[in-house]
Amino acid sequence: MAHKKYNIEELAKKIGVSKTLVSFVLNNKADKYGVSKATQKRVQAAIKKLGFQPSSSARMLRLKKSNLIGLVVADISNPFFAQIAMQIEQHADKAGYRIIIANTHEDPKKEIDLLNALIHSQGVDGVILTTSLKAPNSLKAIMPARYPLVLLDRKLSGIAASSVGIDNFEGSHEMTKHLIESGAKKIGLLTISPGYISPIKDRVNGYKKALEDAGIKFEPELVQEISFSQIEKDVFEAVNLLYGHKEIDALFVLNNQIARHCLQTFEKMDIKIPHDILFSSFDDNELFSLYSPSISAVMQPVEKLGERAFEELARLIAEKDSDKKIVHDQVGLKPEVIIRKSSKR
Amino acid sequence: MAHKKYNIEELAKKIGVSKTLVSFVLNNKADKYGVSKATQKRVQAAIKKLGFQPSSSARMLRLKKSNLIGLVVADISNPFFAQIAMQIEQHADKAGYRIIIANTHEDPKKEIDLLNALIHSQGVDGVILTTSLKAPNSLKAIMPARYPLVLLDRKLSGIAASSVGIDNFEGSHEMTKHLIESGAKKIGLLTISPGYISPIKDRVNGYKKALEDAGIKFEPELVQEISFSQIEKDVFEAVNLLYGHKEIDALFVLNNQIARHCLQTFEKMDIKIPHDILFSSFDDNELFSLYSPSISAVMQPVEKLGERAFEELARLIAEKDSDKKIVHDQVGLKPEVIIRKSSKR
DNA sequence: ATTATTTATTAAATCGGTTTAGGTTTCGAA
DNA sequence: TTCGAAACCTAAACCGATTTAATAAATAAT
Repeated sequence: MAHKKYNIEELAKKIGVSKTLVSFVLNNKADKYGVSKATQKRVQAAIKKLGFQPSSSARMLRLKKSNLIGLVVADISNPFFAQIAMQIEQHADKAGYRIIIANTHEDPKKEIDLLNALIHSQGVDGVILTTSLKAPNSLKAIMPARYPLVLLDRKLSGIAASSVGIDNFEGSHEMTKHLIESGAKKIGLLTISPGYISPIKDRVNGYKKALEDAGIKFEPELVQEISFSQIEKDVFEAVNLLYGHKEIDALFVLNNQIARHCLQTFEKMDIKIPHDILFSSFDDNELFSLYSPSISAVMQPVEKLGERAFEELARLIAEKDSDKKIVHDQVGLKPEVIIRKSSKR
Repeated sequence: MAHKKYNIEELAKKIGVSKTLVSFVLNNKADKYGVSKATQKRVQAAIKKLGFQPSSSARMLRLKKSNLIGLVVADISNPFFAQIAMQIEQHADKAGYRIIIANTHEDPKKEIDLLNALIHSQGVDGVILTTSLKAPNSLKAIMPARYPLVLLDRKLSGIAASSVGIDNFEGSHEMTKHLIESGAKKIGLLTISPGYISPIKDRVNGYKKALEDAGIKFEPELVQEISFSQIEKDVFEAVNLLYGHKEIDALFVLNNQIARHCLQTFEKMDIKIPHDILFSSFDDNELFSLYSPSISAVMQPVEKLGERAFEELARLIAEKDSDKKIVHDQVGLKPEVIIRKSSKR
């Protein structure tokens, strides 16, 4: 049966000591304040026996420390974020932190409102954020000085924050290079709007650079921007245009979801497009490996991304209350370019 | 630039009223306590201008209400849970709640520890739980009376809680029936351990019932249990056994992950198994539709699951402090059985 | 024997809100 | 005028922890 819920005062009375003393024991300060070993034992025993759990709201209020971390992403149902979330939670749990999640749905206003509430009302000790902002102004307006912030996946310049992500330029550059080396001359590119977020910009630049390296002229019409809100329609139109009219011989799409819709479009159009062109995607999917022709992909190291993001945030939190100068790291992990050869080619 | 962070007292002083009055305005009790319209306006203006955010820890402490909900699942990176989490967050956000996520990794001890901390220390107002427990004892030991608890996906008898999930028996029964009607005589079944969780039991029972209905004798050797910890190895062995030795003509697997590993095993074995048997899975995947031969699946209505789970929890929270007798609903939504015919058959 | 010091413990202030009980003003009625 | 009732506002208690400052008892020093 469930215990009655004691607070520290009742607990202390039960043992016959002051709540101060219980608090000392609870926070491993018993020795520091010279509590006798015998009393410590007595208190420990009672805490254990009655299953006493100190109220975190009371501690938060007093200590101005919540042991809560905000994880603010566009959409937690996206497997990329879900996997990272799981890693972050795992590491945070070990360090005694809990995670509050929030979805922005790529809405900048919602993002700011959420951050404002998390930071100033909930009092989370730090935030890991995948921003959908274009400019840092509104963020800066709500960020306290020295506030621990880690930008995940997407960078934002002009704000005091660490960032953890992959080298998107590099990944895109390598993949494009691979396509070229495989014989592609006209490579279609499907990007996502908003196009201002840093990974997309970097990926587009990697693509351009690879073309340039190979002496292939960049053709703007081969780049099509897909809008999140009408992904299905946009992909259908873009695929038709690129394959039907522009006669591309390779297609590189800049994210998971677009890749999926492309495959579905191929299926729907019932044409053997995938057998005729090289198809590659940013973000891998376990099921990609089973396709024929196989799909090459730039894979992000999600475990490491989550781990590094938490580590970095934990460091910023620890340094916040010291008088050290805060150093913000920009972590760029290496993506893995997975080349899959179709057995049917 | 960031504002100085005011508390209610400083805010009140700035305006020239008492903090009581600010609190009244803040909580829409100004009229109730007869605060003049003029003063209300003045206070509202100051709150807005200075961007005042009341400390949630202070409110929590005083009100014993956190506006926090615990979402405790086995693994948030599992797309099934991630999608539900996103739905829950969306509805919770509208209602002014935040979500704390925690992963149990199917570990019953971890589950109890987490729940204990969330309920008694963090003070979450309610919990949505996917339990990995076999028996309710340890849960009952930590649950306060009338505590708002919603069991998601997996039921647990003997505990005062609502549950939200699908009718697993029905889904499994229908899918098995479909396989039989498509001509299958020997249907292999891959289940997951631990096999005591309710959806798995129900699905196995649905399978058995469909066989019985069709007058097919149930053969225990056709049912293989896959262990989470060695999923790859187990699936490989099971597929070899069932297809190689038992000569099954259809395979029904009871979850997403197992389905994926099956497909990978088929690929690895480089045999055309999928073309020769009927393959079906519990839980759908967008990419399944693109396979040939196509994969049939029992799809769970994740949006509705998330919505109903939150609704139900919100109801329990609201009724907790009333003197109503608490009624626990057992919600069983209808799964959708998606039959895909392979064009190659 | 008395004072100084150490050892062990606790009362009370504090964090920032909400709420209760009470205190002023103002105004109309007696 | 003077009393009573609205109308409007506020002091102070409270929630449950942590921490500072103080006290009491035991021991050591003079």
